Amino acid sequence: MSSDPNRSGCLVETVFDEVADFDTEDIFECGQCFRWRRQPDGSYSGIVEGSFANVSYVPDEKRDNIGQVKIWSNLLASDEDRREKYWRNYLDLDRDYTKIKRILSTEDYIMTRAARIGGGIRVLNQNKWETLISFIVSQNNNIPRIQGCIEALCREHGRNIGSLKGEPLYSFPSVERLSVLRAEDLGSCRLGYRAKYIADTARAIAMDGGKTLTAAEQMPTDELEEYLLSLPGVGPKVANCVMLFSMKKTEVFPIDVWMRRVMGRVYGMSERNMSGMRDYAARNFGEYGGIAQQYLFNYIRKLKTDNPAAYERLGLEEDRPERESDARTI
DNA sequence: GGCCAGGGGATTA
DNA sequence: TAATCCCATGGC
Repeated sequence: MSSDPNRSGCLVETVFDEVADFDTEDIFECGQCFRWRRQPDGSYSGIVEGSFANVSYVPDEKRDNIGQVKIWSNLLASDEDRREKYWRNYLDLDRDYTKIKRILSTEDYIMTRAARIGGGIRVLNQNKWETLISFIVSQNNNIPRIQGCIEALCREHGRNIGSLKGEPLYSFPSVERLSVLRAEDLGSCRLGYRAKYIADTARAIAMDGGKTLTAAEQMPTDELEEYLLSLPGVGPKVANCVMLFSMKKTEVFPIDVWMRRVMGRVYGMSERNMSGMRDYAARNFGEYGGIAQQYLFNYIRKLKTDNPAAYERLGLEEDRPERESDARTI
């Protein structure tokens, strides 16, 4: 046990050794979560299940792509077994990403590059309710503003769970709380037309008693998707993100503006041909469609900011290696 | 299936 | 100052 006055409450350390394919920036900045913030030391702090947490990664100096994951949190502070199990699942540590990257990169030079650039991405297993509401907020919206809306939701309707460096911390609001609100009550969160979706979806989840969310992992993907699509403000994109980022449905392939650009430029598809993109993903990425999507999403966004010229060349003849196998040395 | 409003704010022209 | 863009959906 250790107590740090700069952090919230009594924090406990959880350590995982020998972790490969792990990078905090790749994980927390790839758009799958909205409440983690980079700290000056490169670690990330956030609120998980109503508890403060800080995650850092210490690379092994002698070995490539191996390191130690360290978590400081007061979540499940008194139960080491459950705590370790929780974080192992949350950070998806039991999945072999080295193997997945190898499978995905075969005969696909863009995926090879993407998996190299975002090699430390792990698909988190987040709280289902929070992920559902967060991705309704995300629709037709940009990441900084999504984060602002979610923080406002937590500030106005979550629980105060202490403070960090003088800043109060808040849990994500419960189903019970949001389900009794009307769209007008969410005005201060600047959700725009999404406020009504959130109030109505919260009511629908409360009516269901959260039963479907609880059973989600055990449900067939099709059946689960059908339920999610029945919720107000949830279309195919939001449903797929919720299934991927909180329900272990790694085969789903969320298609957004950026994915359409990738599929258009690299795989030569019409940017309107959504079903064609889904078919392509199912055929070529199979059970890892969602992980492939994360590599591609991360890659194209990074490329556009870091190397606009390369972004413009993407998919053109001059951009392609002469043989697919050459891609592996890029 | 195509079209377009829904909010709001940041960025670009 | 105006136009455009943003991890879309719902309704027509």
